[in-house]
Amino acid sequence: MPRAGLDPASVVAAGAALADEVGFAGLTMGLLAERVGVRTPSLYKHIANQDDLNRRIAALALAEAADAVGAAIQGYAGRDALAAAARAFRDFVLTHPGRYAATIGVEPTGPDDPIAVAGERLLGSFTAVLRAYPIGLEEMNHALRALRSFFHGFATLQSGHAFQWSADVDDSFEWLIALVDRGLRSTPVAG
Amino acid sequence: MPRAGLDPASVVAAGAALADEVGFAGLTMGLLAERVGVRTPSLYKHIANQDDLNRRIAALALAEAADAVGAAIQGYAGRDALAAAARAFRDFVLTHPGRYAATIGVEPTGPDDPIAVAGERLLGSFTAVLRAYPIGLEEMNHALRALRSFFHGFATLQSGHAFQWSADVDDSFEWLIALVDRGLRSTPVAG
DNA sequence: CAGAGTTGGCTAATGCCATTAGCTTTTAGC
DNA sequence: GCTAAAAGCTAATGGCATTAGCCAACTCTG
Repeated sequence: MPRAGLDPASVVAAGAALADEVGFAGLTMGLLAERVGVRTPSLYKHIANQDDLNRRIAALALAEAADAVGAAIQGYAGRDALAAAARAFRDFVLTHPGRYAATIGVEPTGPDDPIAVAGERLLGSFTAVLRAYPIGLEEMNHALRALRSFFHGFATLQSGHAFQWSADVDDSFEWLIALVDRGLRSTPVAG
Repeated sequence: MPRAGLDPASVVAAGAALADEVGFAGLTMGLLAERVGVRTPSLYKHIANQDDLNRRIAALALAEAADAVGAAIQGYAGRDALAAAARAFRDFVLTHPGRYAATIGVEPTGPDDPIAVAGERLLGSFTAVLRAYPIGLEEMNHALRALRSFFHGFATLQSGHAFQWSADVDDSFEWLIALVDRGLRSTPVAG
C-alpha cells in the first residue's frame, strides 16, 4: 500500500471540488475517499470528521471569494466597484456552488477561526465598495448587511434554479446592481 | 394497536413543526414518527418517502408565506406595502426556519405542482407590492427578482446567524427596506 | 546506513437512518 | 356481520459516518 501523499489541505481541496460537482448534500466521505484514491477511514487521518471537513471547505470558499472580489474591485470606485464586486461574487458562487453552500449556516468558533478570518476579509472588500457612497459611519453596518443580502440572495436563488426562464437572468442581475446603486447614492442626509 | 388517525396533511404539518424545532437538517423519519406516536415505517403509509415529505413541507411553507405576505399588504401601497411585505416575510422565515429551509433548492415538477402554485401566489403578492412603483412591464421580472433576492438574502442570513451583533439587526432591516424603496422610486426612464 | 518512532493506510465492526417486505388488525361500506 | 382496503407493526436490508486495532512506510537520528 503506497502512500497517497495526502494532507489536510489536499483533502479539503478535493472535497470542495467534489462538492461543486455533486452538490454539497451529495458530498460523502466514501465518495471523497474514492476521489483521492484511499479507503474511507483513511480520511480521518487528515480531518477530524465530516463537520470538520465542511468547516474547512467553508473557510476555503470564503477565502477564495474574498480573493475574487478583492481582485475585481481593484482600481474601481462607486458604481463600477459595486458592479465588479457583485459580478465577481456571483460568478464565484455559480462556478463553485458546492463549496459556497458549505458556508451557509456555519458559525465561527472564535475570532481566530479561519472561517471568521476569511469572512472578515470578504467583508473588508464589501466595505471598500461602499467607500465612495455617501454613507455615514453609523450606517455602514446596515449598508454592509444590505449588500450581503443582495449578493447572497441573488446568487443562492440563481444557484438553486429558483428563477424561471421568463427573462434573462444576467439582465436581471445588472438591473439589481443598478437598483442598489441608485439606493446607495440617495442615502438620507442624517445618519 | 389503536389507529393514530394520521393523514398526509397531519404528518406534513408535524414534520414542518419538527423541522422548525430541530432544524431542517435534523428532521429524521424516526424523530417524526416518535412525534406523531407511530413507528417509523408507518409514516410511509402517508408519504412516499423523505423527499416527498420535504417537498410537501416546502409547499406548505410557501403557501403560508403567501398568506402572511398577502394579508400584510392589504390596504397598503408603495413604500408601506413594501415594508409590510418585507416584515411579514422575514417574520415568517424567522419563526419557521425549518420549513422555510425546506423550500431552498426545490424545483416544481410541473405547473400543477403545489410548490409551483404556492410559489406563484407568493410572487403575486410581491408583484402587488411593486404596482405603485414606476416600473415598466418589461422591468417587472427584474424587479421581482430583485425583491426576492433582498427578502430571501436577508432572511436566510439572519436565520443562519450570519450577522454579528455590531448593530441592531431590526434597524438594518428597516434600512434595507428604505434602500430598496429609494431604488425602486427612481427607476430609469426607459423600460 | 540501521533502527526506532511517528504517520498514514487498511480491514473489521458498530450504530444510525431510510426504506421495503410481509403480516395483522382496525375500520368503512355494503 | 362480512369483506376489503387502509394503517399499524416487526424484521430485514443497505448506505453512511465513525472508531478500534493492526501493519507498512516514511523520517530522523545515531
